Amino acid sequence: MANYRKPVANQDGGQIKRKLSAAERRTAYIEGAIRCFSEIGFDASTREIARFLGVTQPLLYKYFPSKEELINEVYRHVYLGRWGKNWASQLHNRAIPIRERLIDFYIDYYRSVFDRDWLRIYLFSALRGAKINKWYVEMLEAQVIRPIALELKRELISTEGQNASEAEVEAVWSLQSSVYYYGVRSLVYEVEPSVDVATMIANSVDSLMAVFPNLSSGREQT
Amino acid sequence: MANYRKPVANQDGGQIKRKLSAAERRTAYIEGAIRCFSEIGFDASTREIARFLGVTQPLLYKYFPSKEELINEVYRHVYLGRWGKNWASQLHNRAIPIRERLIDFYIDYYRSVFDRDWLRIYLFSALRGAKINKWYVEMLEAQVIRPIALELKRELISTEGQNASEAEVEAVWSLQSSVYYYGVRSLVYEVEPSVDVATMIANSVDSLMAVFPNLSSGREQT
DNA sequence: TGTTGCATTTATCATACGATAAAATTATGA
DNA sequence: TCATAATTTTATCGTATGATAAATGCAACA
Repeated sequence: MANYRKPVANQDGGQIKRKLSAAERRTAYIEGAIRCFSEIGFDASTREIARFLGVTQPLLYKYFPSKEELINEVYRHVYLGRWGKNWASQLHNRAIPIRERLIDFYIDYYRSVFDRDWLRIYLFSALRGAKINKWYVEMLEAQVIRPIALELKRELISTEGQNASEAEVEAVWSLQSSVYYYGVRSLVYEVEPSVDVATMIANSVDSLMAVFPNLSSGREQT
Repeated sequence: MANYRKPVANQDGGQIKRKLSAAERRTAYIEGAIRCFSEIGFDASTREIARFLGVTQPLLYKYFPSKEELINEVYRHVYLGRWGKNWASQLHNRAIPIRERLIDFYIDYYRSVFDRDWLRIYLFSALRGAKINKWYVEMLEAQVIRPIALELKRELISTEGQNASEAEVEAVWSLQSSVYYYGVRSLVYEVEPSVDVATMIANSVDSLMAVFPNLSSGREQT
């Protein structure tokens, strides 16, 4: 960044360079805010955020009209910025056996999404009652949980074109829970689990696949 | 409470009555604080708590030396107040099959511990970095998770007197995760799962029992 | 070089917070 | 009934917060 070569064309290049730089600075402010909010919560003062960024507090108000808007930008970065674009196709790729597919996906998911900052922001926003949190859980069910349930049903029970029962969906939620809570214990509570994440995921997938065929028979919903 | 009969003995009875009443008031303050902290977080102001209790703010300082001490009392009430004293013996009662024992225990555990206030206080205190939270997770592992792993090992693999492997312990954590995250989704995120809690617990227990025998062979730890 | 427009800081405001002291109220016991 | 102690309220302090306006710094351009 130190020896970034200035564009030769002054008029357009200069203006674009300046504008981009301003946008990048704004992004840097958001990312600094993420780290502050992650540590302290959304009650982190604007002065603390500014001090962390090495600027003065009123400057933030030139980039964000209010603290609440800064928080909304943080939401967008955290929730939208880490979603894998090829997860959907990855989950449906029947060239790979379902067990391997699930293990690969959850290892990828865990590495992409879960870290201390993300989980803490996720928890803080949930406790603040942010609508985006409920939205995220619903998206997770629609984009990940239910597709997995369908793929399992097709591979293990070979009933094409049928919907997954609610008990089957809930069983996939159990897998999701295992991965999620493993992350929370390790990254938020800081009680290091004694089994590595890949082993935990493989065992949880096996556990799900072992119980899954028993869930299709019987009642749809109570 | 309106027609509570005063004790006849004035000297002792009167004093005891007054002391008890003061202690009860203090307890009522703690419980009101729990409801405030649960909604707002530990940044709920002492003025808000006092308003919720129908008293003035400085009065709280006659019962608690500081806000931090009030928070500590809240911790004690929340974390220690709901622990079932007979859970340990319940989990070891071999007169009942292990599957039924686990289902009964987790239904009992869910009903006793999980509600909106408890879970939110739990999450808020975890994010504040309260040591009591780490302590709770460690106690859970020692009092619940590891005993369950041992009972499962003895019943499913019939190897008496042997310790549970870390993979086995982690598998029980997966069961715990399913129950926990079910509660969080339902009570904190307010995304109602479509399967009732008893069914979810039964399926999760079956899932654990199905995978458990595969975990004993092989490596102890990686 | 001087001027124009943007970026940043200094100074400030109204409000809310945790906490304390003093006054006022209420209950207790002779 | 009255004095004494316990309980609750009013008044207040110093500090921290979100937000705004005015002043300063600074790079680009002629």
